[in-house]
Amino acid sequence: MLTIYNTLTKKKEKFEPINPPDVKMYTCGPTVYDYFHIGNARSFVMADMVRRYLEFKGYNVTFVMNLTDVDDKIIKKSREEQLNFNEVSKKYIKAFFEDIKKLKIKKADIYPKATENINDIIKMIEILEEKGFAYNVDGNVFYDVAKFKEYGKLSGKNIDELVSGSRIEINEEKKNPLDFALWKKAKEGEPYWESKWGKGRPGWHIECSAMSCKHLGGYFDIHAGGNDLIFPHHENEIAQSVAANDKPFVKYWLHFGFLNIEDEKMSKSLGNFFTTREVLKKYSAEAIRLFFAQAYYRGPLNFSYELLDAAERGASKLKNLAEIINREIKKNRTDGNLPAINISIFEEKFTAAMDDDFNTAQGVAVIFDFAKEVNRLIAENEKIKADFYLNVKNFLERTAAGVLGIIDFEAAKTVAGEGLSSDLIELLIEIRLNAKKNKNFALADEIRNKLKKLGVELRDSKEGTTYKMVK
RNA sequence: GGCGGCGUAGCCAAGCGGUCUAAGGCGAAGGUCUGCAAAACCUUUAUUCGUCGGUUCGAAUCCGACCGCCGCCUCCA
Repeated sequence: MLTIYNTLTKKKEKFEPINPPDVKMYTCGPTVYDYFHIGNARSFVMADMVRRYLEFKGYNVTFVMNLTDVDDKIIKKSREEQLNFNEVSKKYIKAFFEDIKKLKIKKADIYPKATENINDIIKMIEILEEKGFAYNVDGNVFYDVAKFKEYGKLSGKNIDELVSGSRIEINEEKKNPLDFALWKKAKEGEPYWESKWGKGRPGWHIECSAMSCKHLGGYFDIHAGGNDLIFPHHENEIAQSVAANDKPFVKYWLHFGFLNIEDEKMSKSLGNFFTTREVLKKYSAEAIRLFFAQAYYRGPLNFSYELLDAAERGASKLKNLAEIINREIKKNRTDGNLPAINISIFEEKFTAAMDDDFNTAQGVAVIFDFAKEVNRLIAENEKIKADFYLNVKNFLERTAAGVLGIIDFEAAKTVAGEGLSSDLIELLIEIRLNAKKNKNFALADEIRNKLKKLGVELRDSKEGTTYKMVK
């Protein structure tokens, strides 16, 4: 039984989809004004694991992630780069897709963009206005927070206290400092769309309400995002959606903890960030995902290259195993032993861990226990039938690869890269083997060392010599 | 000021009332295998969970106080 910690109720709750086996899930995506940093990546990766696990459980998941492609930061950037705002967003949308692909994040079913849903957004604001939840001040439309009784419920905030202790800028036009913009009047040189309130663009919060409603209906199962979105973004989404649709908005709210640097939140504004791009140049997707998966998604996690080094070493352990499995399956051996391994127990443990509010750290532990057991059996048995490896691979494919994405059997295929041919490598291995037989270890070592420099690592075993490509 | 979170081995990090003399990863030490490497395996590495009290037959887990750290309350994953 899957349980999920729900930010709304501050409790772990039994997961019961509104319309099983369908699960509708929405995650706040990037504002495409720059490359996203590795802290953003944590949210995207963890949302990906949640989604994959729901699919593993047999749910039919519809996963939607929005792209905020018009907003103040994009406009600012476009001025700096002297580009049209949509050239900026286009550039970073492209980069976003490149990066999440490298992170091996499964693509969402739909990536709605704010600029492509302006009509729906306007329609929703009109409804809010008709119902008295919104007011227009000279082309700026605000949400009237005081009209929504449950405002503050998600974030546990009290409206009166918010106002008194707040750092909110006083805006003369707003009735209440907490009121937020639904529609922003266009200033000179800003992008705009026509509306009954004049030329303008949507506020940030309304796009998520309008687009989630459009693609998932007004009430859906899971809404996820970073901790910092709880207030005001998600609070505002609730206010908008519930007021407009007259029904509850989201059943389970999921929030991801921050990635910190030296105990401080990684953020663009603090400048203490690493782009996912640069991290991906040094580390594999599996290592990055393992690093994230080893911690509870909700809590804070410190980032450093030292920690990623450790994760990379851990991931290579799984990668080595994947290589052996691939190789042995290729051999298709029908003689030898079929060592007993109780895969269903590991699967039960894995499922129990993940069922407990996506305890990926525990899930990872199960995978490493499993890998150790498999390695032990490989070491203990002279020859093992291919069936053993097929069973082992099947389990890892569904869990470590399919849910967590911390192992990749495709990438683990030892294929020679640029300027290297596998036939030539095999030839050198053969020559080296002869040298070894003749006790010419100097030559044998020379071949091994020189190949290493070319990125080919040789490994001797009782089964013969194998090679793997290393960075 | 209001609200929320965190403090577990050298490092990261699960566990959240008994199975905990506390997972897993990294690191370290020793060993097996090996011509040497690499990989892999085996053994060791927290009688203790920020501090001090309390509740309980029983606490890392619940309660209180205190210390330290962080986040949200303005854009932010």
